[in-house]
Amino acid sequence: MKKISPKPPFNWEHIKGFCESLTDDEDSLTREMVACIADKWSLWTMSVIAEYRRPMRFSRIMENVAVISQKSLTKTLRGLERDGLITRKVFAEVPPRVEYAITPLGAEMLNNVAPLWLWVAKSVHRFQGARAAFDGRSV
Amino acid sequence: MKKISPKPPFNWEHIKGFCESLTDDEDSLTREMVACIADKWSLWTMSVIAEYRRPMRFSRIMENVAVISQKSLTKTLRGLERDGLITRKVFAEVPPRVEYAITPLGAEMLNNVAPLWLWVAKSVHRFQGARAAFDGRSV
DNA sequence: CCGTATCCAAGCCGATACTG
DNA sequence: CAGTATCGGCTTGGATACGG
Repeated sequence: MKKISPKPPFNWEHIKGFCESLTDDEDSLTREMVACIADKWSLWTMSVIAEYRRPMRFSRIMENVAVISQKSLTKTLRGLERDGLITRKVFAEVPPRVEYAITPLGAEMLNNVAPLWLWVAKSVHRFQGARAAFDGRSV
Repeated sequence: MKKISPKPPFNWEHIKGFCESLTDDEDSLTREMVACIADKWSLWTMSVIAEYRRPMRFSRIMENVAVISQKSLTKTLRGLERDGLITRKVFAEVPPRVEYAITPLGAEMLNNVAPLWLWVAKSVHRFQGARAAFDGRSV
């Protein structure tokens, strides 16, 4: 696969061309993985695990992902494990112990999301302004 | 073995620091805008309008965003307009005409999403592999 | 042509209770 | 400790009908 310039200009035509070379299945999975990024809990959970820098137990993750419910955390973790973004290791002990860790693929994903997130965060005032203008119009 | 980006401009710690300088409102809006990226229709609709390169009518957008329903398209367009990503211009004609166009902010957003999307698309086989391995384990 | 209004089915998510 | 099972409220999105 050809290398692309690491800086702009990334343009939409380029990516579109590449995506059209994917099969329907591949394209579908691509969308699904992008959707995962905006999932309510997935990215947050991943970053918590990644920052911990060592295997992290279920209960400790739960403490750090604010108000997530046990059910949602379980579901989120299973999804991340399935997609190879984290690992899950069960220890046959009493009481049970389960440890989660970020994978290289997961870390790579975080690194690829970071610039976008940063851009959005830095643009937040423009979005606020747009909303204020929009809401103001209908008064 | 694929090489991992040698942590150029961005790392997760950096973004985290920046985000913590945001107010709760700003942080909340940031998350909302990131979520918009993974919305089922938003990004697709934006790219269709952006590629058209000139004002685009409602019905033409609908033709190009595959099987979207009228209701969902209306809702998506309103959201994008509210956030300043597209413009909406109504012409007082019979029959009515409404034209949509991408804004500079919207174009910027597409350019910032492109690298991430491309990375996901190029990594799609690794995700497929992870899923195959995961599903295979439970057989 | 470009919507809005209404109904309905599916799915998410939290709360709670229970298990190995 | 780390889940699973179940229920119920809430949101989402398609289908349809209708309005300006």
